[in-house]
Amino acid sequence: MLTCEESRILTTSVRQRRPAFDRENGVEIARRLFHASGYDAVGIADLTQALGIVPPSLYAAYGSKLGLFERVLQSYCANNTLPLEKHLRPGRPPAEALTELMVAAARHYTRDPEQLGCMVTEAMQADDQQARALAASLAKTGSDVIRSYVAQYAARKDVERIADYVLLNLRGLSSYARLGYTQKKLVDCSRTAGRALDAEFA
Amino acid sequence: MLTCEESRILTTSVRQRRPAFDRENGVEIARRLFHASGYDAVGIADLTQALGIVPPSLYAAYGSKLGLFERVLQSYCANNTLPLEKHLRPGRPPAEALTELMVAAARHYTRDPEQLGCMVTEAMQADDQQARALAASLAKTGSDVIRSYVAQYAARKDVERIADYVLLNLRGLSSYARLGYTQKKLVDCSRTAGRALDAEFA
DNA sequence: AAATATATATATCGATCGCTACATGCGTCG
DNA sequence: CGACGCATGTAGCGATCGATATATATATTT
Repeated sequence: MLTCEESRILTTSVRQRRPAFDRENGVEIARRLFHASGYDAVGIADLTQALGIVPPSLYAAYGSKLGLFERVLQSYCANNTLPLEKHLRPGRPPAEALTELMVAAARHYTRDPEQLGCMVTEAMQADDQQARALAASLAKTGSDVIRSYVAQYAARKDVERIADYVLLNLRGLSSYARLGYTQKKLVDCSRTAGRALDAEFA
Repeated sequence: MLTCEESRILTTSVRQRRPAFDRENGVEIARRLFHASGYDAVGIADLTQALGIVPPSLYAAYGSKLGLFERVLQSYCANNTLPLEKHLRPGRPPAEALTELMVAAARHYTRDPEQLGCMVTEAMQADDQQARALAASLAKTGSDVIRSYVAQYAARKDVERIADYVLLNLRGLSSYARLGYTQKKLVDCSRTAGRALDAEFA
């Protein structure tokens, strides 16, 4: 049984005056735009047109272009990043696991011709300084997972170098995916990159 | 002995009314700006301010922002690219030569904190479509040199894959240089990348 | 010296950037 | 009902984008 006060708070906080527009779906649509063209190249006009709203609605919902982009990045990380833990699960040869990770990245980055590469990785090279910072912060999470995985198998002095090598190749895969390289070429590159890991962990 | 007409053509084509401003030096200054910030992020105002001129002078001298950028890229390729032929000279183990090339790239890309990475490679990711096309055209020259070098040592079916792998790592080196990675880290990455080539050419 | 040609400087152009003040429509509440 | 609150639509903000029309200054040619 709710008190009168509790009931009032509940209804007012849950209630939606008007459906407005679907903000979650808006983030999804914006994600496609940002992924396809990058942060700088997508303007407010592009976003509002795609969302079927006018600028004030966008700013009321997300605060700013950067605010929307932050939500987009979070949504992307929650749903679209590589399942790092899946590929890097313990108990298998690390060179094999890391190679499989790079191959999976090659496939993932070329899955959809309009969503090429890794949005986080690419956003780290945006012209806008704040967008770069957002992306870098999110990218660090992934880098740390890879680094600490490598640390379980490699000598302390080699950890940083090997992790950097894998990350650099992932960066290259994302770039080349955006340049239009075929999935086959990128998978081949990933396998070739893996041969260095075979040598490292031999 | 020149005819009157020949003499006239000669003098009119050679003559310089006023020194105007030093266009070659202007290209040099613009090169630094474009290399530091990328094509999209450098505006006409930045350029004219750095050159100490006003917009009409810039347009009279170079035609357009893109025209100036084209001159900049050509100057860059003529003076600042890696000496591919030097590192890829014949008669040495190809894995060694290609590794040395990547190490040299790592050094070159981090030589000057304000000129990080490879300007051509980075320009291929510009938002402006025409700037991308210019850069891609120039980049192809370099790619072809590496590909045909690899073709001298690898089996036909492996050439494309190995060349792509090297190019992808060069792309990663340029990106990571721009992200602020230290020279040491990038050199380490290059050496690590070379281990895959050791295996390939073994 | 007069005429011509060139390069400069002044002062914008129209378009687009991210963003917002303001009025209106709509729904909820006293 | 009438007052209030919120999200919308209209219209436009100041700033910057790449690029220019126009006029002036300078230097060469006749």
